[in-house]
Amino acid sequence: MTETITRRVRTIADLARLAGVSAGTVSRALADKTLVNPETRQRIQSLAREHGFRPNQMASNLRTQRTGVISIIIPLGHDRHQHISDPFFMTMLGHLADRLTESGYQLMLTRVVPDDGDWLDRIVQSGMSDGAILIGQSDQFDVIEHVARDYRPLVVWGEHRAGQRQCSVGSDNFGGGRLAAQHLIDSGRRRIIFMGDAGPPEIGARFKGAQAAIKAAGLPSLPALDTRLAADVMAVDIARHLDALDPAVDGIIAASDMIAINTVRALADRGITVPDRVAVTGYDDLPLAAQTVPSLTTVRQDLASGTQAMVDALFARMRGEDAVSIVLKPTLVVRDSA
Amino acid sequence: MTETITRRVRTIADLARLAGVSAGTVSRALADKTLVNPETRQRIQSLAREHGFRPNQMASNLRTQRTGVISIIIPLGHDRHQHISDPFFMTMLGHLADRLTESGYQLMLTRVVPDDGDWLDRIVQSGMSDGAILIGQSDQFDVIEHVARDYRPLVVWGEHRAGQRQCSVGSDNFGGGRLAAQHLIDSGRRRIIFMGDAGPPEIGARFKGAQAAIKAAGLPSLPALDTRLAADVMAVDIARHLDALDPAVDGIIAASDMIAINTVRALADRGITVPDRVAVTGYDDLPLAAQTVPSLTTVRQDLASGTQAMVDALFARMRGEDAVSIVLKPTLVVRDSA
DNA sequence: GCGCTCGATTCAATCGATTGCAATGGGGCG
DNA sequence: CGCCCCATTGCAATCGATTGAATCGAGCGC
Repeated sequence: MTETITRRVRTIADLARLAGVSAGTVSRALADKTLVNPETRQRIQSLAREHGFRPNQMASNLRTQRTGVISIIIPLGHDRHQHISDPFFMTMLGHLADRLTESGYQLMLTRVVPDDGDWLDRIVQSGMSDGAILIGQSDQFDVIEHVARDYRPLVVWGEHRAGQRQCSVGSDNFGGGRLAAQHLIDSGRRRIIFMGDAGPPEIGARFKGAQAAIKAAGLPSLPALDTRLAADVMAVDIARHLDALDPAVDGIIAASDMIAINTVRALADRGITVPDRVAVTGYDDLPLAAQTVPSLTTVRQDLASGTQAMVDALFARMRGEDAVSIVLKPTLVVRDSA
Repeated sequence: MTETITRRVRTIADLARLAGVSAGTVSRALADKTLVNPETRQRIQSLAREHGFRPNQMASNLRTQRTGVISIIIPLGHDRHQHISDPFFMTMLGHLADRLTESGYQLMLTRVVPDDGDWLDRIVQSGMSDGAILIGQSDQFDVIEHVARDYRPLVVWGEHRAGQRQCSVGSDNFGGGRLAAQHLIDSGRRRIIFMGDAGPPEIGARFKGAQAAIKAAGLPSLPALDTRLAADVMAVDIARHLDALDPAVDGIIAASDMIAINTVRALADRGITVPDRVAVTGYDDLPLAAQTVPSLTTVRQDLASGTQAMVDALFARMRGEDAVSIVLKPTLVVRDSA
């Protein structure tokens, strides 16, 4: 009885033995280097295919000091209950995944609850990826700044601060907040509130922008009502706020589309019609925003071009070039809710 | 001028030199092995902290044959325009990310357009991950089955077929489809259609389940109207179907919540009220389903326990134990849309 | 016929951490 | 005082692919 089932071809050395050449030749053949004779190359390649051989990535990575992997990091600083399934993250992640896989990169997803000043170092220096993209600064601006100093292919989605060292891509949140407020003012709303936690830099800037417009219009000052971000508790927070709401309120600026959707839903539960009694604006313009009833009037951040910009910047930095931060211009998308 | 900035401590050997011990000792000290003297251990650990040293993951992986990474694979077979940002994927991914990171694993996200019978092999055998989870079978059941034969820590979300070798977790789609149909029938609907592409196994089973209930009730047979899955084109497909719709239709079974949401929206655009004129049911019970207006009556797949089951099964298989496939029982969640 | 060139292949070092086994040395015990 | 044991530490092989340098051999020109 012949041993027809050769012990699995696991390493390049196995394949080399089988082909009667050295490991080096096999390596070069599989990499399709012109250095090896075309016939040998073909022979080795088909032999590899035949045995379903794949060179061990880890060994290759170690030797070449390159992984073909980009880390996507979601820092959950200000709200550790925030779920990774937050639609904003997910939309962003979807875009990034599309762009990066097109360029032959894989993505490693990392969700961190920053507890020490060390979390970013740990990821970035582990050597498991060729670069990193942070989705949101959370409350970790300084930590990010510190890591960005030692330079590394690192791009951040978030708010831009003058003089920062980190390469950030984001939209003009102050301007966006003002857009939303101005729209409500222009459509005759007089008692306006802000729904969302103004703590994190991005949301804070939106709040300040809205505040500026309100002040300029001479309206009563803008209260901000905190909500947590996890889907389940957010609804609870919003309900609580609405129950205690001044009945004169006729306009709500939500810090995000998800908050807006939850708010519209909660208003409907209380028999308050949108936009007739109360107008609601969102922020982000997630795909979802157009699909709700009533559809959402919202401030659009162009995530498609935003993610493209992030990826471009990252690749530039990986090549050793420099890339400047980008601030995208938000636009108002008027639909039914305001 | 003294060279205060020591050339960066990059390798274990660098640190060993600094500490005046051998590389082996450093390795053991960092791994907190009791084999090394407690004092030495402490000294080396603080030295490492001080210099921000992290052992190279890749080298460690190569040596230990273990990566601490799980691949999450999204096969885009039947609809290559489907975006990774599909809310269902994203919800599932969010749950998986939470569970896996809790257990100390990272996740590698891979989105494949299966073009040959080789795509899964390539991922699984690259050695970049310790295990893999497929989200959906797409039209690749046979390929998956073939890979699962050579055994490997592999778990699939999807439809269960009798006698399959792959370890799958999913819900009873046939039963779920029947639930939805029965609910419409019970509430007096008589002309019912199915909105969605019945091609992929999971959706196909939902369709067949609905069909069975309709037939048992003696109603006219159930037409299925195809829609593509990418958010933008889906809306177009649905609009087209609705424009050509038999006005007698009073019930729509959507193949997913996203299709349902789009359908409700499109109906609203046409002045058709839900659920008064037409009742619409969804499928999945995404977090979103409760937040739309009208809120969605839908068939709930318990993704929380589903993902938990997948992770448990995967870990069992990684330990070399066996794990059986699981079929979850779907439940009907009645809200406003039907 | 001899040396030389050039294409093809092999050799061996390397990436950086891990780990079985050997070596060292100090203390305890007879 | 000598020997043995055990706690530490060092040594060197190993994981598997890559790549610069060395080698081999055939063909070619003079």
